Amino acid sequence: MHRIPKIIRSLIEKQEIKVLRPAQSKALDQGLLNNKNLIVCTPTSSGKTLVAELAFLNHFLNKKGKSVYTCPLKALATEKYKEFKIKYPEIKVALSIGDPEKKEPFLDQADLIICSNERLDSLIRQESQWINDISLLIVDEIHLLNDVSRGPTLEIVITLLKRLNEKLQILGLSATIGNPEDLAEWLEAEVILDYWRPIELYKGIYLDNEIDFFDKKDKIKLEEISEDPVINLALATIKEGKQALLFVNTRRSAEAVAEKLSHRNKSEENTLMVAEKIEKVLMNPTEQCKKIAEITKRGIAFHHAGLVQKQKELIEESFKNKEIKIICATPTLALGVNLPAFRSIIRDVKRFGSLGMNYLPVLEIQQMFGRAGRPTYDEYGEAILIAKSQDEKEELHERYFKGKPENIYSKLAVEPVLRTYLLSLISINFLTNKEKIFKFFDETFWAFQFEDKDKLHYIIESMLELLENYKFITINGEITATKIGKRVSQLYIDPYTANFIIENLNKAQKQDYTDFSLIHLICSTIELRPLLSVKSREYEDIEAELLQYQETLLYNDPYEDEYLDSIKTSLMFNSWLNESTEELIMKKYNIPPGELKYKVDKATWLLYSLQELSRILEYIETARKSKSLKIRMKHGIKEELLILIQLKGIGRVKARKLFNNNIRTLAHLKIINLEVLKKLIGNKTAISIKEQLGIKTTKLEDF
DNA sequence: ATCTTATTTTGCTCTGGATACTCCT
DNA sequence: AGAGCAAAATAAGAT
Repeated sequence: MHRIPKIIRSLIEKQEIKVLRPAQSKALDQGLLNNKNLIVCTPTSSGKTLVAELAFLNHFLNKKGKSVYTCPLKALATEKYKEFKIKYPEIKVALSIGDPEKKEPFLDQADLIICSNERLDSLIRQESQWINDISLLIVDEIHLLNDVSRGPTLEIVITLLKRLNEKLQILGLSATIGNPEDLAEWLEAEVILDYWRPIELYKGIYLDNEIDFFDKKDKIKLEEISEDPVINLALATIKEGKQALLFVNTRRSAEAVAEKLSHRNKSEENTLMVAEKIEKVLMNPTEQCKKIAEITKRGIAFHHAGLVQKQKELIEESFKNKEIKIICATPTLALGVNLPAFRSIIRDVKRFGSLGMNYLPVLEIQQMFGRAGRPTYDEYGEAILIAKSQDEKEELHERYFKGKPENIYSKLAVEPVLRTYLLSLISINFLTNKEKIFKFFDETFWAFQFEDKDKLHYIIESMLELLENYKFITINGEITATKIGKRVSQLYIDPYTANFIIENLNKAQKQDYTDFSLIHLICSTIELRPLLSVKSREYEDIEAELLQYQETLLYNDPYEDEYLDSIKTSLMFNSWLNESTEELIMKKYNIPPGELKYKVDKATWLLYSLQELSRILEYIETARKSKSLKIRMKHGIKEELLILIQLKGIGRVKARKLFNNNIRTLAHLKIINLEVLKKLIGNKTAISIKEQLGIKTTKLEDF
């Protein structure tokens, strides 16, 4: 403790930190407070956060400049934001994630900015002035560099900020990976490796009603209540009065196991409240909502991306309160917010990918292991794999207990990302000629790892050519972005998609098209994938429906593999736009609530892009249509409700109710009797609406 | 022997997650 | 590849 400067110590005093954890101590040794770049590779909850805190406190107190804390998940960013804001009221903390409601406009005045990686990238693209004031960059989960779809963003952001600011200190926080030295060398950083955990973790393998901990701990014999090992393990855990997270590899499995388990769990649970809340998250509870609620009542839950955010939060909270005993989850829970359990049970170690079933990387399994052990509650945690045979047991032991985590490799050379970032860097006038471009990319992790710069330069050349063909940039000695190129970059869509959209918008000026044509257009972009898949027995229905639209489609390629899928997805959106109930859509198109929200979100964004691109191309009518569609998509309404939807507190349901009661204009709303309005849409909303329209209301309760 | 119900077999389907925008008519 | 589901086939039980 004494090694921390007094001025910083005074700020962290409240946390009652007595001793420094190994990683923290090592970080100080390696110059954490002396502007040294560091890569901290340690298990979860080993004190990485405090290392970050010390770093930004140091920058804050010594007025070095702004600190940025970037991480891969909005939920994570929000969690950290709340945490730091409470812990350090003297610091101006700001949260910037791509959520319009949570927008923090005063980033230039903040001392510490917490954001998602992509948001940081976007902020750079918006050419925010304060970017140059950043003196500390903390990158949480920096091993994400390895990710095909999201790694390159991070790589560019790091490379760029490093270039923009000579004195920038970089602190990378990582799970244990195979090649931290690589990463460190690239960033001119020191590696801090440590395996200390605040709580002991025993790793075992379950086979034939017995958990083997390989001499680290006595074997545990379980009585056979069920022939299904997972059920057996879970029930045993509940019997001991403990909790477990149970990882499987598909949503369907998560739900199936949870349901099976709920029938076997005899214990009484006080989860009625949560169950009800979970069920009522949506205005019209769906089958899935009812199912999860029913299961929750019996102290079990499932957790995957098909649930809406609110439901996930409720489940997590209830698990923390020890009401829910077992959560059956897809790998969502391995990453993300802090949710430890006594046991972490991993049923599936393989996952379906492009090459069939593949073993999960050691890195991911370790993340799941890391969820076991609740620091203040348990004395130790247990991570358990399930084997079906002696052979498999040995295989698992070899692979996941003895095996080292994989190396991480740059995925930058994937073309779609390369063209996106090339355009982005040109747009902000950071790279203005080929030499500069080459020089910049020579400093990336990709160039560092592969050293084959010629290959990289070759790919870049061809990408530049492509962007020039698209008319997003002009090359004549100097390379600059065109007006439309610049907007494409800010809209955050792939230049390929942008070009595809533009080509079809051009077409639209010469032929008839409908709203459905525009919907189908966005369903044909890569951004909206994966599409809904057409099942064999739906085949005929979809084809029949297609007939009615085919003539007016802008983009029509019946021979493409996913053609019918794109039609089905368009039909789903169409049904949403025509105010089908969520329940009906979910049933008809076999899509869970969380997924629907996610898809609608993406479609809204693409429609906005459509609107913007039409505007720049001066296709006034198309721009107008896109805008109207965008708003309709956001709320799931027909055109006639566009006026009513402007009001806060009015969604698709209430707007429809008003409309059907012949209240269709704001003027009408203004003069209508308050009591009548209250009956229609509820007390609070009615008052709020009157106020929004500038009419004072007097609440009876006030007297 | 015939019908009803329970259990097993067979065939077919489907497969994780999640970030980026929205200020100007 | 393999879990999950539903339809089909078979077995068991009732009258």
